[in-house]
Amino acid sequence: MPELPDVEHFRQVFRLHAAGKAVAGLEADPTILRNVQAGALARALIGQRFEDPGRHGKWLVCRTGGPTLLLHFGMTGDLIWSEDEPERHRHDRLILAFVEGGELRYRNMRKLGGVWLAHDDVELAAVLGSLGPDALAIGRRDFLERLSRRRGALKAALMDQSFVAGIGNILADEILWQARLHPRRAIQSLTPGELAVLHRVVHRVLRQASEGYDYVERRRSWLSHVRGHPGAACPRCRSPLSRTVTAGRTTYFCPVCQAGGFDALP
DNA sequence: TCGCTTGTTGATGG
DNA sequence: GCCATCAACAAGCG
Repeated sequence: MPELPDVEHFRQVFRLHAAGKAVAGLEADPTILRNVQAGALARALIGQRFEDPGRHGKWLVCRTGGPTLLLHFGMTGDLIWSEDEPERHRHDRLILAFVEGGELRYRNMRKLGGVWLAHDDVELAAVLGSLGPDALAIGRRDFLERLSRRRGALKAALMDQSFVAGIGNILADEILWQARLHPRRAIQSLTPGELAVLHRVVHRVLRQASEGYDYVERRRSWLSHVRGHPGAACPRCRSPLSRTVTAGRTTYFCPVCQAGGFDALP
């Protein structure tokens, strides 16, 4: 699930149901807590009132007047409001109950990602400090300037959270497909025209994916909609998709639309 | 049993 | 120092 658009959805869930409310109780699976113990987390948050949540890349940043709760959703995380799903689930790892009623559930089957607590901006920076600018918020000039300082394969840079924060494996493939660029294309070989297209597509894909829930289902003309299905063809030209490994992750691309053969890395 | 999975980190090697 | 690859983390599915 969670790349930037999914965490943006979680932010809406949090803002709609938890913002402005005071924490009455807290239950935590200790194996999901990353820099705090369950007792300390409860002491820090009970009685606090959440502000409007923020998001940076794939992180949900939940400030109160005092400490800040940080959620990362790994590959299988979710955020559920109790009215939408009355029954608790076995993989609900953090439960926040509110004075006003209702509970918010952080669910995570595989325990990649987790829950952090920051007491102040110094601790916040210790958790989020290595992230690059948010991929939806970054401007064209900053994006191109940062990219120009990198070498190597384009897809690896897009997925590197210290370069820009928020793009994962699925959306990296989507962005490259929409921009018609080969995943292993050498960054330094990109023309000014291709760079302009790339930034525009990054922004457009993230914005459109964030416009509602489940873009994989919703955006039928996208690569993501067919990606990984057996025998899948390019939604544009109907060529069979290629499957490779780039930057350690399974990569789907169209060998015709994204030929970009010249200067592609081996 | 093996391989695979929308994420991140640390070790290792070129 | 930079970049690529791989293992590990963990749990479920086919």
